[in-house]
Amino acid sequence: MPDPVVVLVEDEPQIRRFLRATLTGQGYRLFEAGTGADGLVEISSRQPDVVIIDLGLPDIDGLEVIRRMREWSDVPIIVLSARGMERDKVAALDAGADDYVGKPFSAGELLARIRVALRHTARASHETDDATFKVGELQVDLLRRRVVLGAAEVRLTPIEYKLLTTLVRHAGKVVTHQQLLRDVWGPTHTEQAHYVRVYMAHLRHKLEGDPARPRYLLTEPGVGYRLAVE
Amino acid sequence: MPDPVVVLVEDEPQIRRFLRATLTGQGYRLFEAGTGADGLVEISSRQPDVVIIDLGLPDIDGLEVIRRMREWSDVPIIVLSARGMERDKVAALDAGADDYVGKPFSAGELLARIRVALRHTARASHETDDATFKVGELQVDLLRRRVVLGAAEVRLTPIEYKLLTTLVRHAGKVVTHQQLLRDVWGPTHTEQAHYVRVYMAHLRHKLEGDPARPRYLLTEPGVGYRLAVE
DNA sequence: GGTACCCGTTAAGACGCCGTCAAGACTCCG
DNA sequence: CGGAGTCTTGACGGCGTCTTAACGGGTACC
Repeated sequence: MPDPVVVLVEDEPQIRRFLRATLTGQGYRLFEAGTGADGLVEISSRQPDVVIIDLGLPDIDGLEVIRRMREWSDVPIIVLSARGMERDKVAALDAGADDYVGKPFSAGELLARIRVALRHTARASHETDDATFKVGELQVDLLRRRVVLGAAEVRLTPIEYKLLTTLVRHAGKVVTHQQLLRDVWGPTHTEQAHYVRVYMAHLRHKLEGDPARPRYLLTEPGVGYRLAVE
Repeated sequence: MPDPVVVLVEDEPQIRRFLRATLTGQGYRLFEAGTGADGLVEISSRQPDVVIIDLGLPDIDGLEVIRRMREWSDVPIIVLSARGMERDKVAALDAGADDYVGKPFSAGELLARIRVALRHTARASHETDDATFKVGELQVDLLRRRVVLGAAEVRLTPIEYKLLTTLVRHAGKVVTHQQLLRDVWGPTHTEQAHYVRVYMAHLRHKLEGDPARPRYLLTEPGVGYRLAVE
């Protein structure tokens, strides 16, 4: 995952310096705007993962910026404000903000609330994308727990499936016998290396056209196995 | 849209009275628990739209309740706490909470933050939720609580219906025995895998033309069950 | 060329899971 | 208070899966 992008809309130079140091130090890519108008431009062009906005801007009122933003974007908005009155908070949250942090604020809390916002978008995008692995005729759908070879679905037993997904999660790289035994059978069975051989035979029988000349499930002699990536 | 359901986990009677008045006055359906253990039971059985939880509970630590909840639910969690230290906030938010309101709190702000949480779930469910599920001859209308097979309506008992809707909500994906037991019978019955088998037989008897060769309610040996999507 | 090791294959028995039936306990309603 | 419907719990047979063992082939090293 690339570094999350944050747009900060804030006019006070002190706070901008402080947040610039804090956020870039945490690995965020930061873009800044000093006015509401600039903020809207930045947000629409940068497509950030989170927006942090001060309510007291020199040009447009912060609430108005939020409302306009909500006409075309669902990006999480965290409001940063010196106005601590209840009606300010309610107004901001009802205008479309997702969170409200009063000034003075602590860096740790703000960072935690940013993580919450990122979690939300991660979850939202997680549901739509399908987490399927493909190579040649073979497809492994981790979300639906389905394995398809060509056009036909392949039925796998729990251990066969676990073994295959362990390889999928490290596709292209070698996975050692010990690692496979630990992930599939648990940490108490790390000596029975022949388990892996037996089930690798089962898997090849179900997935490989010619089990003697495997195309997907490759042996790395003396080390373990590897799932081909192309 | 029916009234949103809120579960409140709080041991102080004063605050419970106050929130009961506030929330029911706003049209929320409120269910309360005084301990963390009761809270987990309430949440899994009521399937609320929002959870409000106090960190200082008499039995389990509030953070632990949040962590356990996050193993099987994505419901928005708003923490209500007298502890106002930064590290408390960060710990709660990183444990899986979505918001943190310090005591003493204002009713207006809490209500606004509840609205934010509801907005999130509304947006998330907007994409997937069709309210009626169809596959082959089978139709499940979640809003009207009706199940139709071909032309005839099928009468289901509460547990049968709950079991079916749990599968419907994950249609196409495998639902594990544990997940079914937790959603239908509550988190205290996650060992009796037997229940699921008995009721799956009942459901098949009512929904499948040939219960021995199920078309909709498919078994995933060793894992759980899956509702066919096509 | 022998030997030891690693790998692949096959088969058989043990075991656990699944589906089914049925009896008793419970709840809700008349 | 009685009855119908529903839920819980137990027992059992069948079948698929897992475990385990034995054997044969390949390969590297002595």
